[in-house]
Amino acid sequence: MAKQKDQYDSIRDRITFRLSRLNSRLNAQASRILRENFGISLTQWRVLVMVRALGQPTLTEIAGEGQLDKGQLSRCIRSMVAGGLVTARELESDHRKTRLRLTPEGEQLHRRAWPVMRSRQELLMGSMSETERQVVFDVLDRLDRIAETESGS
Amino acid sequence: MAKQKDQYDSIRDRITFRLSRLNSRLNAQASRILRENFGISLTQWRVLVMVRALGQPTLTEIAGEGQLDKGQLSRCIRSMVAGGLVTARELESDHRKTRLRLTPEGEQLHRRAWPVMRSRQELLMGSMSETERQVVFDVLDRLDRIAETESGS
DNA sequence: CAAAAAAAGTTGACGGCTCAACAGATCCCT
DNA sequence: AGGGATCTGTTGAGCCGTCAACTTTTTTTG
Repeated sequence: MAKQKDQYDSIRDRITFRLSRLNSRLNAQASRILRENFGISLTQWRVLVMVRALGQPTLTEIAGEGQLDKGQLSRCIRSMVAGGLVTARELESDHRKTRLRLTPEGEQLHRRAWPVMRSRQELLMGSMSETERQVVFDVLDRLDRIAETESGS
Repeated sequence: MAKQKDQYDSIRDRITFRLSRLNSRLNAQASRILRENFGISLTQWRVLVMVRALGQPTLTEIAGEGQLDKGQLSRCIRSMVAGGLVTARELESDHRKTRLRLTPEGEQLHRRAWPVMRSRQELLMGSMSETERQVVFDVLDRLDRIAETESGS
């Protein structure tokens, strides 16, 4: 008879577990940096960057670019308008849509926070060689495709 | 002067964004499989596996092995006791501690779900070669170490 | 031995994420 | 033109993960 232990390769060695742990640590780190230095959440930062880069986008455009939930986004944007980081202006041509723009305060916050977040990205990316980077992104793509599969098992 | 667009490498190319998206997809997939086929949550499944593998562990032992929050774990275990999957018995030698054991129902659920979850793991791991696997785990380790850094920027 | 420190587990609070239902505006098609 | 389908953004509910405060019990230490 097989011993029970044979069936258990430690949960710590599982790729899903590793990804989950790494992800939560990276999130916690980024959130801490943004909260302590700039007083915003990670989601707010992501939205700030996208609003600036996309040039007066609508909520749906941001949701598409960042793959964020529309509900979450709606609430996040409301808090950013309240905080004076962005303005929302309803379109003349389509009264369903609202274009978002950074306020001068939003621009300034971006200018201050960008170098910090940028250097963190570079610190992370700098930990791998070019070939490693390709392998990792390649594998992440493949896992993504499996994760999208309906059956999954 | 530099153009603004130069500062934006799409958020979709960021390693943190990729990890976050992949992680949520994998979680969603595993959760769906477990919920639809076996009626338990992902956390419950992880705890089930660990209780079985560790052999009558305490809550803190599980928290250490799985890096789970004690609060979350406490509630999860309560639901599993209520669902008849595990039993909790207070230790004679130390009245703070509680040893957990699978019930026969818990054992049976494990027997049914294990092959399904196992084959999903193998599907995921099978998408990479041995050398790719080593590179990926290596890089994840390095990123983990950076994420643990206090400064992080 | 007694006070302080530490450990185990519980609970409450909070924010993030996801799903689903919804109202209003616009588009499409006959 | 008008009725149905589609699209935009909002809201509410529920789950999960994180953090901090707290109780009880045990250990440490002066």
